[in-house]
Amino acid sequence: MQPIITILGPTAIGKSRLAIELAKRFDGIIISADSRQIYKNFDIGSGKITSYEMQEIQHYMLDIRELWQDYNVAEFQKDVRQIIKELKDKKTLPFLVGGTGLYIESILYNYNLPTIAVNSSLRTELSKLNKVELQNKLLELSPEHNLNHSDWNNPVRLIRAIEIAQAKTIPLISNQANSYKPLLIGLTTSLENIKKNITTRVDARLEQGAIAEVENIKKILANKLSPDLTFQKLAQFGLGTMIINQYLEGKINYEGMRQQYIQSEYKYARRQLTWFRRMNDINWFEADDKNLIAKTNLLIADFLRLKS
RNA sequence: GGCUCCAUGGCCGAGAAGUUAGGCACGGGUCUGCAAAACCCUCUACAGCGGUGCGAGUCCGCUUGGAGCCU
Repeated sequence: MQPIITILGPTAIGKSRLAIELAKRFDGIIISADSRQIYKNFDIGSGKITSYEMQEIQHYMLDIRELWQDYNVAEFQKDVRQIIKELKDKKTLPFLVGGTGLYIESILYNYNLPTIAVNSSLRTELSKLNKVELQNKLLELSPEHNLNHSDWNNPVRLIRAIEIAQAKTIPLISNQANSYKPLLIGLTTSLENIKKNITTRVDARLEQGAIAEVENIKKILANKLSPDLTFQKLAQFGLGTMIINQYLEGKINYEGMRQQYIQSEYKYARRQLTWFRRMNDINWFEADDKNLIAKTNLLIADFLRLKS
């Protein structure tokens, strides 16, 4: 079975740095599991590492889409499976590194995603309906839907459920069971440290030109999309982008923008932790541990020996 | 020294006698094709003391703290 090392954790905790060090030691390559870093021209804001920082380690799943294009889990799953498949004979060790829990699980837990693809015209139509209308429509099409209380109130999930129900065909499952043997390494630290790291990182981003980057993103999007879609797309790149945009439009001052940016990143980190908490096969490490590299190195060595 | 106004939970903010406003933040959670998204749950406060009411953030008095005006 193909071993695959996963490094996950909340934002700004040092996943990339650790991944590079370990990849160097194990003849590895890095597959990014980050839903934003797939976009070109969104570098500073998404925390993408520079080619200098990559230190010759091959990276995949970065810059694979233009800003105006869409992407989703199903595509991610397909793309990553393909990458790993092609590696197999090369004897290299893949490191799946990132903070997008859904994307990571889709690979490691072998998600069986329905074959029903996104129907954008249907989505546009459904997005005009309010929550109750969506709920009624779903009940009509699929009386015994399995949405939980939280999702039942979530327009995004309701629309997807309707999309599946609407397809009428029996949702075939694309079950190409992969045969990966995963090892999960999780990086964590106290909430205070996370907050501190995020503050440092946000300040660094602002210094490196995060604001100019958002201006550029707006320009690129506006060139390709309608004003409406441009705004929608901009929102998709995360709160940080929206907050900087508000600053650019003069709606908030610099310090207010900075504070909100930090706060939104922190909230994101909390949500990531909530997600990872339920994955119970993670080997957790303290991010500040001086022996982090040695310890994880040992864990991987044992894991690989065990595997063969 | 005199007069006037204000004082609500971490923050913003409604409420002028009779359920718990609400928003944001914090904390917890959901998650199988937008996931840095979207959604769910949770936090019961009225500056202090006394009084009048069956009943007081809501009326009266005093105290404390803040804002303004006057000599």
